[in-house]
Amino acid sequence: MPELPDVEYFRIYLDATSLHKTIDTVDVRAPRILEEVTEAQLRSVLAGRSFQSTRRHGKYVCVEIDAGAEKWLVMHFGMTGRLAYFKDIGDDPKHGRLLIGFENGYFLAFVNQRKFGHIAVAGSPEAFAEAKGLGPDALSIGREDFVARLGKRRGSAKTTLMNQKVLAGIGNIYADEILFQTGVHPKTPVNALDEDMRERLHSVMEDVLHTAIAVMRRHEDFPESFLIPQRHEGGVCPLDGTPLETLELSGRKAYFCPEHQSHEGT
DNA sequence: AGTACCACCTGACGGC
DNA sequence: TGCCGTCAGGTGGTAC
Repeated sequence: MPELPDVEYFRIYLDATSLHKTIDTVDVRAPRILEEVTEAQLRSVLAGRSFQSTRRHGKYVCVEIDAGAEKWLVMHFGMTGRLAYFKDIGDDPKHGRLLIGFENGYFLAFVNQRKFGHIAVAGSPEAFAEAKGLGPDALSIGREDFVARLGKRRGSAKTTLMNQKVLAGIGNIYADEILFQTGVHPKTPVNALDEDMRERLHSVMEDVLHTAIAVMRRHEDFPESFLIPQRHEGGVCPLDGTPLETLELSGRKAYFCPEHQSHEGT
């Protein structure tokens, strides 16, 4: 699930549930999700502290632990995941991999069925993004920077949009949506797109991400003009009902409209 | 630089 | 009902 809009929703959810509450307990149920931090270290970083604020960079949620302490909890959800805030420990969600207990008796769970997610501790969101080599966040990057970062890349439009080192936050679903709305075929090499088309990609990307955040990732709530509700076997182009086609790019499935997404991207 | 392929995990779903 | 292959919105490493 989690691409930028989903992760933004998790961030807002954490803000609404878990700020400014003293942390009592830290229960790591799947140690393999911890990245370069031990369970004991995580516990000592969190116990007795409280979450102060949140940030998001691409698909990562960063949570500030105490003000000005230069300690941030960083979460990535992999392909499956969410946060769950609940009161009774008997109601703990299935696949809760990290449970943080607060003094008010409530818990925040990092839910991650496939364990592809990660939990890390960093000095700051910027330091973490730098260490990971992440590009700028897809919702923060300006038009000129976006156009410049696409540069003269020869890779396909889709894999480039999904490359977290180019820009952070776009995954398989939203890459398909952005390319559909700009009329660009997923395999079009980036260096075949003229400047106008790159600028359009940027503005469509912003619109798509903002819309997705607004509908809180419920596919059925997307506008009918979007590809996403049709992104399944038998789906058709929302413009004129042309059956969608699929292709594989590095093992990821791309859905696209053969009528409205030309190779040239013009 | 770009792409393909595998690995990491778990569960849902369709076919037989 | 049960088994099996396939697929799922991510990322990192390797090999070419």
